[in-house]
Amino acid sequence: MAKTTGRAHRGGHSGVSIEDVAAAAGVSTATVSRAVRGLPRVSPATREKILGVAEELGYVASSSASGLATGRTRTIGVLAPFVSRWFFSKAIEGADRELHARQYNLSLFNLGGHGSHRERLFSKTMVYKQIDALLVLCMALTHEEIEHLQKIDIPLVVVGGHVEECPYIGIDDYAAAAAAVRHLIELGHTEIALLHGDDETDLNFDVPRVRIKAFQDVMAEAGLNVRKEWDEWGDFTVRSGQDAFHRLWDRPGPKPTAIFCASDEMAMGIIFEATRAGVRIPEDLSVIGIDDHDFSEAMGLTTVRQRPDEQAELGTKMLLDELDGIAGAVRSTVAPHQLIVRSSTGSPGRRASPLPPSN
Amino acid sequence: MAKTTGRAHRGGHSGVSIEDVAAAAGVSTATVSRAVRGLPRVSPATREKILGVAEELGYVASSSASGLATGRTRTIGVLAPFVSRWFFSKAIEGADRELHARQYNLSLFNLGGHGSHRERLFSKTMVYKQIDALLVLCMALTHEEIEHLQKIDIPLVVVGGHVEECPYIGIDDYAAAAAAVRHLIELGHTEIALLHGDDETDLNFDVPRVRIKAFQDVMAEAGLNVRKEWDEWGDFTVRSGQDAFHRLWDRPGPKPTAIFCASDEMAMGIIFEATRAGVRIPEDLSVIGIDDHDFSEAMGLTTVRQRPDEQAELGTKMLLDELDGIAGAVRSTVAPHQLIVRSSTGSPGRRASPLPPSN
DNA sequence: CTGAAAGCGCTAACAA
DNA sequence: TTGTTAGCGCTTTCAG
Repeated sequence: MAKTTGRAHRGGHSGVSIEDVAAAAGVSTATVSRAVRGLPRVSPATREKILGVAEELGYVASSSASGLATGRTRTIGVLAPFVSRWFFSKAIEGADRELHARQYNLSLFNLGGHGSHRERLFSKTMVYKQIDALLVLCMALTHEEIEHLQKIDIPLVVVGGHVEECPYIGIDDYAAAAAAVRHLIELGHTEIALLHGDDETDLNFDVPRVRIKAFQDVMAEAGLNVRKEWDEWGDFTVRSGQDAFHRLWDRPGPKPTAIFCASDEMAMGIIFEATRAGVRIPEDLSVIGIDDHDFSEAMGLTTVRQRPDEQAELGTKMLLDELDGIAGAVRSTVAPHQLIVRSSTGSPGRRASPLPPSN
Repeated sequence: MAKTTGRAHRGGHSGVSIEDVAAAAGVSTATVSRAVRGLPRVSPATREKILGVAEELGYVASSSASGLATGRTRTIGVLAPFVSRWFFSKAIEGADRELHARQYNLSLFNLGGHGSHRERLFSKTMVYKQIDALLVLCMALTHEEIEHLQKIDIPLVVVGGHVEECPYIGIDDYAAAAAAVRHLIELGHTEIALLHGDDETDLNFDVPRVRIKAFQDVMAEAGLNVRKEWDEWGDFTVRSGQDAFHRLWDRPGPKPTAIFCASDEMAMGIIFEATRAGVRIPEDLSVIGIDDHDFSEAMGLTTVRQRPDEQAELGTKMLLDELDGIAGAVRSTVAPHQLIVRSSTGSPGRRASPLPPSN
C-alpha cells in the first residue's frame, strides 16, 4: 500500500495502487502509468518488468482517479425508454459489442417506468460528468429534454427515430412502411387496415406519424380507399395488437383482407387473436409488420426487417470515433431495411372458400 | 471557473466545479459539499443560499472526483450472458428500478457473444474498481471466473441460478419443474416428453440439471415410464424448440401426448412447429413451459411463472443495503413461482378422435 | 456551523 | 527513456 496517512479512515477498499507497483518495480509512477497504458517512451525491458509486477500484484487502475485526471470516464451512456422490448434490447446488445471491443463501459439509463412523466426528465445530474458520450435509443423526448441533452455538450446520437436537431441513425421509416403496404397491394389486396403506433403527441417523435403517412400515400397512389374504421392504433406491444384485433372484428361491418402493422409485436397480437377467432392467416387475413422480431420467422410473419443492433453499433462507433478526435464522425445515417416475405401474407383470392383446405 | 493554472491543457470539459459554487456563494468548498449532499452541520440559511447558487450555475458534482475521494463509484455492475433474452432483459429492468430509486448507476457487462469462450473471462480489469457491487445474472461461470469474482471482494449476488459459494436468488427450480410435470400427470398424461436446457458441462450452472432431475423424480413417483427417445434438449430459444419438435416428430415410433419444456421460449417453438405440422394443441399435444414470458399469455401457454425482475430487484436491494452498512443484508433467497394454467395443456382424452371439431 | 488543508490515485507537462 | 511535480474536483478530519 501507499505511504500516506490519510488512507486508513477511508472506506476500506483494498486495492493496489500505482504507487505500489512503482515501488515494487523500482520506477516512478509516471513510468508505470505509461507502461500499463501501452504508451510509447518506455523501454521494452522496463515495460516488461512493470507489466510483470502489475500482473503479480493484481494491479488495476482506478477509473475514478484516471477519470479525474483525464476528464474522461471511458463510459458511454445509453438512454432507453424500455430495456425488455425487442428493439431496445437488441440495440443495447449492438452498442455493447462496439463498446466492449473498444474497452469502454456501458452505463444504462432506463427512463421508462419510473414514476411520472414529469419526474422522468433526466436530471442532468444523472448523466452529467459520468459519461463521455450518449446514445439515445428511439426515445420520445420533450423539448425540454432535448435542450438538456444539447447543453451537456458531449457527443450524442439517437438511434431509431428522428429527434430534431440531433444526428440520428435509423431506417427510412417512410420507405419501409411504403414497401410493406405495396407488398400487400401487389398481392391484390384492396381492403387494407392500418395498425399504427402511438402518436405520443408533443413528444418529439415522429416514427408513428411517418409510417402512417406512408400508408396513406401508397394507398392513395394506388387509388385505394382508406377506411376510417380500419385505422387502429397500439403501443407496439403484442397486447395492443390483440386489443386492436378485437376492436376491428367485434364490430359489425366489412372486414379488411389485410392489415399493415407498424411493428411485428403488434402483428403477432393480431395473429394470435385471429387464430383464436378462427380467422385464418393468410387465407382470410394477411398480416405484415415491421422489424423482423426474433419470433417472426418462427411464426411465419411477413415483415420489413431492420437491425437495431447494427444501428446502435454504428451509432456507438461514431461516438467513439468522435471521442478519438475524428471530428465529424457523428452524422445522421439511413440504415437499411428489407422486405421479408413469409407465410402471413398471401393473395386475398381464396378468401371466400367455404371450407378450409385440410391444413 | 476555478483559478488553477493546470486546467487549460486538459480535455476541454467545461463544467462548474465545487470551487466555483463556493466562490459564488461566499463559503468554503467543504460547506458546499455538505450542503449539496444534504449533510447536517449547515445552517438552513447557508444551505439554501448554496443550493440556489448551485442550481443557477448548473453545478453537478464530478463522479470521478467524489469517487476518488470516497472510494465509492455509486455504480453497480450487472453481469449478463445475454441482454435480449426474456429472463435477462426483465432482470435488468428490475435491477434498474431499485438502482434508479436509490440514485445508483447501472453498468452493464454483457459476457455473451464476445469472441471466444476463453476470452470472455472477465478480466478483473473490467469491473474492478469501477463498481461498488455486482449482480450476476444467471450465468454459467467457470471455476476460474468464480474465483476471480470472489477475489474482487465487493458485495455480490447471483440471480436466477445457483453458483457455488455465492449467495443467490431464484426460484426453487426443482419444485417449479415438479409442479409443471405434476400438472401434466394430473391431466391424465402418461406419455410425457422432456425438452430440457443445455447442460453447459463444466460451467458451474445446474439449473438445467435440477429441472431434469425433478422431471425424472416426479415421473418415477407416478410410476411412469421415461422414454429415452423423448429426452430432448435445447438452448432456451424458440429456434431450439422448433428443432426439438422435428427431432421428436420426424422419426418413426409413438409420440408423446405432452411435453414439458424447461423454458417458455422453447415451448413456443414446439407450439409453432406443431401447429404448422397439423398437430393440435392441446388435443394432440399438451405443452407446458417455465417462465411466463411476455408472449405466453397471448399464446395461451400453460407455464410456471417466475418474475426475474423482482428477483433482480431484490438482489439489488440487498446489495445496496449491504453497501449502506447493513451487514448480512445479502443472503440466498428462494423466489416464488406459480403454476399458470392456460390453453396449451389439456387431457389427452380426445387424442384419437378421427376428425377435429370444427375449430 | 464553518473553514483550512491534506489527501484519494492517476496523468501530463516539463526537466533531466 | 525516465522522474518530478503539479494538479484533476471532491471529501473529511480537525480546528475554530
